[in-house]
Amino acid sequence: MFFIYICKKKSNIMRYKTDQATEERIKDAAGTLFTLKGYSSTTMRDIAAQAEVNLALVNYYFRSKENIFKIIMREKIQTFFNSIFPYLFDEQTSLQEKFTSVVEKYINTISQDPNLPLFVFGEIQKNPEEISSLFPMLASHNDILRESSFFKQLHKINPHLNPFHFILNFLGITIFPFIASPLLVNFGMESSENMKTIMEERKKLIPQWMNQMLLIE
Amino acid sequence: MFFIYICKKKSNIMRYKTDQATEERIKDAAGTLFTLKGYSSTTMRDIAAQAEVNLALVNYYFRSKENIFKIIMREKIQTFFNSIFPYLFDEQTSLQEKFTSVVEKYINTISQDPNLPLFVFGEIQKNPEEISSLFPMLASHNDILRESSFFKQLHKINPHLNPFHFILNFLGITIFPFIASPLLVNFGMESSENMKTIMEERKKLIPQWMNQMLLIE
DNA sequence: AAATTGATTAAACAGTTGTTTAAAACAGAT
DNA sequence: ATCTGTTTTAAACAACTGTTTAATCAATTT
Repeated sequence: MFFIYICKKKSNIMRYKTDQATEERIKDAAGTLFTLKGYSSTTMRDIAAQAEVNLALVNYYFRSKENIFKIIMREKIQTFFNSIFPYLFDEQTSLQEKFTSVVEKYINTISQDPNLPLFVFGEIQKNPEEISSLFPMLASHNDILRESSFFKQLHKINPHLNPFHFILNFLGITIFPFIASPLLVNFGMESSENMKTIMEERKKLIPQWMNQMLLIE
Repeated sequence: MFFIYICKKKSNIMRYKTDQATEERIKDAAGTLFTLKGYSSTTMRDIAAQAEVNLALVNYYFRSKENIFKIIMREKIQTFFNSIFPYLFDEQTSLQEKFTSVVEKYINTISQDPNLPLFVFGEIQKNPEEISSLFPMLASHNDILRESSFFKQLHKINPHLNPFHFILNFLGITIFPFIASPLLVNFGMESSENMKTIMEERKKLIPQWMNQMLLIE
């Protein structure tokens, strides 16, 4: 009986044309606006307008603003970390290979959503405890990063220096350009077209720079 | 007559006890809240409460929310750029000296207001054209950075590579740690106390890393 | 054809927002 | 003491916020 009810419900979901988009359109709209303007600057009416649906539908599909934000936040953070985590923990690859593959992957991922870093770090700052709840495995006492292959390899190559330094360097020279790009355009760098070629060049350069930096001390 | 009026007014401003603080307290409160939570998440009532003044006084002294934000934004951006610009344009100093003094200055400045970078870059992203109006000398066609001593020195040492790369690297490894610090705490780095010692170490390390990076190609 | 069910709509809701108002409190000058 | 100009206050405002409601629409099932 219960199973039948489930089936019926499922088939009901399918049977209406329902554009099939509606829910997805709302999520896309919300994602775009949240990453662009942040949580508070984005209103439910903004989202509805951007998705070209009635205001009430946003609540109909996602219950509340906080809820739709959490869903999107979770996805964004997931893509942000998933695009590099597997590489960092791979015990089979050398430090070299990690640099090149992570840089390649990261620049590709963020290029498709350039506002992602600023959004992620901004929201983490505004709500530091939330990320712990979204990623319980990252809880501070677990210090998962410290046990990664990446971390150990860094430590082995340069035992005198805290590996966090190199992680900061690596993320800094990789991610920061995206964060600073609107500023650099004002500083004489032309168009986002140019930014793209710069980031392509950096794919090859960053691993080399990282190697050079590892030589210190 | 007019002059007398001015004097009278001026003396009137002085003669009341007026706490002398009130206006400053409001500005401080607004600055704290804006950098912490951003423009939209900060309400006029928040500011009044934080400054411990009546709500209407915020409008009395600063006319509007947008206005008080502009004033604070202008000051923040000014401290953000003023703390390094003079060094970059100094024709007397070597590249070495520039690295060390800018890193020292920058880390000191930002340490006193760790949320500054995220705030500045976040607001620039949300309102890219405003920074041009706040800093007309930075208009893209002027490309002031390109004519800096820093830029020329970078170009001289490594003519094959766009100096923007090194500027991105330099700012990245210097500023990014502040942006990422709330995240790193979640990743096993302990307390802001630890973050401080890390940044102290970086004062000496960053110039060395920069030198190493300049060797590529 | 009638009933069912999910999708969509316009309208309203209570609470919050930035801002204004008009009166009061205050400190010094007359 | 009265007057003058500044600062502070409580209350109100209109607009906007997230959310809910009840009605309507449209497609499928009975």
